[in-house]
Amino acid sequence: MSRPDKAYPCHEEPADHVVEMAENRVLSSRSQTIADTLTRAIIDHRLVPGCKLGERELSEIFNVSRIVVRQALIRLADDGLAQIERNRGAFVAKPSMQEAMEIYDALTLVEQGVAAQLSDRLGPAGWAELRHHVERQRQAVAAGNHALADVLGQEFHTVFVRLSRNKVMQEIHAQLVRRTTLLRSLITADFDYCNLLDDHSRVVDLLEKGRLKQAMDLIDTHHRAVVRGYIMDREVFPEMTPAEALAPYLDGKTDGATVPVAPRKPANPSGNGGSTAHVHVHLPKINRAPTSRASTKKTNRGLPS
Amino acid sequence: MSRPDKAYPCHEEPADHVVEMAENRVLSSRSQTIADTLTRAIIDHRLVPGCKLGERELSEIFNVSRIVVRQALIRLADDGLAQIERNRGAFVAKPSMQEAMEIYDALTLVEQGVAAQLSDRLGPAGWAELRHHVERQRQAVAAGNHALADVLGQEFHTVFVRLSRNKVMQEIHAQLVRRTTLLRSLITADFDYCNLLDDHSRVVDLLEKGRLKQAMDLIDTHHRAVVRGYIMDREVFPEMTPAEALAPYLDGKTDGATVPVAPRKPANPSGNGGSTAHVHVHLPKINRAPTSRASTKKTNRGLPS
DNA sequence: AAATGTTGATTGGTATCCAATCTTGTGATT
DNA sequence: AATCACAAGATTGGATACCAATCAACATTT
Repeated sequence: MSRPDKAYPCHEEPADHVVEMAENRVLSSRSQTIADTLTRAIIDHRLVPGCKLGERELSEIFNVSRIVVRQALIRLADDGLAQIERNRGAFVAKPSMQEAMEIYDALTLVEQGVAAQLSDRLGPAGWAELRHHVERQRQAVAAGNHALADVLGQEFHTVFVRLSRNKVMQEIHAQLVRRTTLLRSLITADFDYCNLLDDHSRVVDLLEKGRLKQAMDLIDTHHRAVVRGYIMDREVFPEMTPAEALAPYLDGKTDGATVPVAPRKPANPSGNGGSTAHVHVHLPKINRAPTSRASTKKTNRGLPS
Repeated sequence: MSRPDKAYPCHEEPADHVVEMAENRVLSSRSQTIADTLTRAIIDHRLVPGCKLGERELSEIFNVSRIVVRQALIRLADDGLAQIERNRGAFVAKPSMQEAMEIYDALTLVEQGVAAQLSDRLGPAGWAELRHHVERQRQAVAAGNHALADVLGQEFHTVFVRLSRNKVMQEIHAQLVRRTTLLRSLITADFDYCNLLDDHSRVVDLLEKGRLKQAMDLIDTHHRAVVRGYIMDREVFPEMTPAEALAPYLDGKTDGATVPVAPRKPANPSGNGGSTAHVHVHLPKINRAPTSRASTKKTNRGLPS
């Protein structure tokens, strides 16, 4: 064992697989796929906070074994999107107001840091990309396309961070964004998009002029404005079973890598209209299918009022 | 069953378990414990990058089933400490130089953001705590206690982030610190501690005076100085089997005498010239003497955990 | 009616088995 | 002899069945 050449099974390759790992923290297949699908469903607000994610139920939905589901749930919990209680099961996370503020503070913090780095390092092409993005959102707002404006408003922050050219940071930021998206299931978003859009534009202006401190203050107030529009005391009621909520993502083959951002189902056989590309939870009331075998029993978990 | 209040299982509890979750995102027991142990072993450099983490082998070491080990490995991979290749297995991550720089950049970014927030919000007690910590490290350096100085130098960053009072951010930062610790298995740390200590002190000074931009620049150059001292082309050879590496962390039995971290003789093989001199692992000060119980019970205070 | 067992359901975990894939070693071919 | 191809072994990913612990709801008793 003291031989340096064959001391112990040591996997070594120069830089090939390292690169591909840097691109994506990929690993297995199914548990990751299922975790991605559940993440998608959560940030699409089809699975609302507090909703129980039973292992058996999910394993039947996805047609996999319970163990694969559990591995996926572990991922979700590590991402802060689910919460696992010992011997009780997994639930979609229901962050407290305190945690919501921490998430937004972390987001503020990250974007302030990105701003600081960009103010030093970003080249003209980067500034142009930011301005272009702001312009696109402005046009969407002008056209009255609220949905698109909303998506672009989110995307601005992602583009902003991507310009740091740091995949590690992008992953951290993406995780925070997912958690903020989860928060929207619990809050009433009621703020002025034009104000936020102006903020984006002004941040770019300030940064390009080197007025870093002011830009960072604006980022802070920007996020504070978002949080201020939030009210956490809203009660959310799951209106669908997980099976129904996840149905749009299971087109035939579970092999499909990742469902696109807008789960548009052109040929959805079952009625279930109105599920396309919804960002907010205004799902139609669904008459409970009497076919669900255990729906009568497992459904009733205390939800007062 | 059409009652809206009992629509579907919705887990709800006011705020109790939320708090405990924020404090501790732990879930099961064994897979988390094993993931923690592996993490500990990796950041202690007992498991070096590239080392294979076979499921069967680990399951025998920990006396658990393979599935539990796999769940732990998934956690490690999500944390960036391991790398899973399909049908090939898990290995301790071997970050590329590119990724190393990204990790340090992310760390810089986070700490710059923290600095920005602290410069606005931190009270006198917070500044005092920072100064006290710097002073402790200064005394350690003066006393020639390099090991303690190193630990304190690490800890400064953790304390710094903790003052933001944001658990989400703390967790992100802790993860980044773990990954930087992993990097030390691949690099030769060869920098001047006094300089870094001065940096800490000056950052506190600048921040308290409101000179945010300068403080952030200093944070940047601070981390760049650390990275500059790094050389990634070193080859690391596992000198222990995972069983040997993990033995000190297993319950009860601690044959402390037989497992020092760097048992490899500095008998630098004269062959090999100097090109890719795979000098033996000159572990910096972290190599504390494996006093029996101290190493058994995870000394979570020593390094950010 | 309140307190207290009892039972069912769900999770955490183990063992065993199987399929797919990767590695390795041997053998045939040029 | 060197190289290529193929087969055997090993390892991972996953499925299934099973057991123990725990929690929740129900039923019983005082």
